[in-house]
Amino acid sequence: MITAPGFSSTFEPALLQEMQECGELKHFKEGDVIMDYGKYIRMMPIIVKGTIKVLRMDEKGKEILLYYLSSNESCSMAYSCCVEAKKSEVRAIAEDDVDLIAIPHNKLDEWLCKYPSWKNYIMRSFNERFLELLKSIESIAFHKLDERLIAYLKEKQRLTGSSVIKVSHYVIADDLATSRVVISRLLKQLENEGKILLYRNEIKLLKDFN
Amino acid sequence: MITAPGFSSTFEPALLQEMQECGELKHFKEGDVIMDYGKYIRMMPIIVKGTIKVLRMDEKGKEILLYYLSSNESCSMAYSCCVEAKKSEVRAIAEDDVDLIAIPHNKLDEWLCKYPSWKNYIMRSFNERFLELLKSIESIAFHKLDERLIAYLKEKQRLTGSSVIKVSHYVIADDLATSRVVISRLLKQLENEGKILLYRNEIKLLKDFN
DNA sequence: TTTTTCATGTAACTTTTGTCACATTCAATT
DNA sequence: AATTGAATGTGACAAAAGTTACATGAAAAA
Repeated sequence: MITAPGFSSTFEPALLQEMQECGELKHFKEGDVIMDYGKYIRMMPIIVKGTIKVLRMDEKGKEILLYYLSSNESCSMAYSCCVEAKKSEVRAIAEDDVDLIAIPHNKLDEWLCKYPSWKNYIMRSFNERFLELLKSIESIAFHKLDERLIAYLKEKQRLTGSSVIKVSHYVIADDLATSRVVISRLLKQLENEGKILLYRNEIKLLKDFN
Repeated sequence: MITAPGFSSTFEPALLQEMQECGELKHFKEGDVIMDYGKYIRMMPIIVKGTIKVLRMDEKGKEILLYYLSSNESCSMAYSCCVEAKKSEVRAIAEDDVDLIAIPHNKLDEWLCKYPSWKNYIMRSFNERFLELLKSIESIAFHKLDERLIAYLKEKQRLTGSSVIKVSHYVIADDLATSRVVISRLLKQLENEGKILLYRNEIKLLKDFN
């Protein structure tokens, strides 16, 4: 039974019915790779529970965080890849435990004409993902690392709903496409300013942080 | 009469017919603003001739180049904005003289179901634009300014089909979101390496450049 | 407990990028 | 021809980010 929050207000009843019939409910554990570079994508995922991290790698193997996907969202790049039968240009990793509905690619087209709510959902997704990428570009192009780091921590806070961020400096460095030493340095600076507290694999955001 | 190269192989005859009837042929001169921040978009442009430059601005007014659109291409962000009745998040400027067909927003949806070639075109556009944005992110995140500058000049060369680039250092600096002095410095370096020649408002790419 | 592995701290240094100030040069206008 | 304004050149310096090397500490494994 599909029971994502907001699903019934997003999709019309007949479509929900079809999604139950054709969609495959899948489960991923923290760290599982859901999509990977060069792999064909035959299903479009709609997230029911949990958070997915979407990454892009350069030639030398450095990876940068593009955006997160959470409840009720889906990856537009997966959609156009499915329809076009293209290989994935991104990697998607389960940030925590993830439940998703995988929609087979042959249904994507069909529903587009059949269900207005589906078409709206897809268009909204495209738009949201474009905006995420624009945000990402803005962040890298216009903001210095200290600001990007703060934005990164706030995003984590928003996604988890907690002021205690469980992540190593090394992972942050990867996500922001910089080096661990630089992140440690900036974090220490934030700690000295009384905005955060640092522990092993853990960063606590204080009142002053926001 | 619509006569873009490749149009008849992209769209089915019946759709071409409808495009002629409903689409409005528009002309823009170099420098004209085709889309702008915060403006509603009611038509989706398909470029027949010329090149459009798509930009994104930050809060402080700094602008960065996202990508170029040329013959037979269209702006996916315009599409999803049209369908969703959203304001534009980007600025689009005619790089040279541009002819385009403006498709009214009410047709976009209709054709999606009616013409498979339209649906394919739209999906391909979405995918291409995503890839452009990914390329842009990669460029900013993983490459130093000298490499980005070289890529920028090569792209100009590709688009114009000429090794003589007509652009000021100031414009390049804007497009790459840096300062004019920095660009002048890097260009002078390339000139000293025998890869380019510098003139006023003009950069000549030499054999060694490629 | 001891060892090993991973995470973090930090100093010292380099490279890259950004900024300011001012000179020079080219081309259009008066 | 003289004036003006935009484009470019360049030195000097500051700030930001990247790199190397090594120390310390904390947790997991032997």
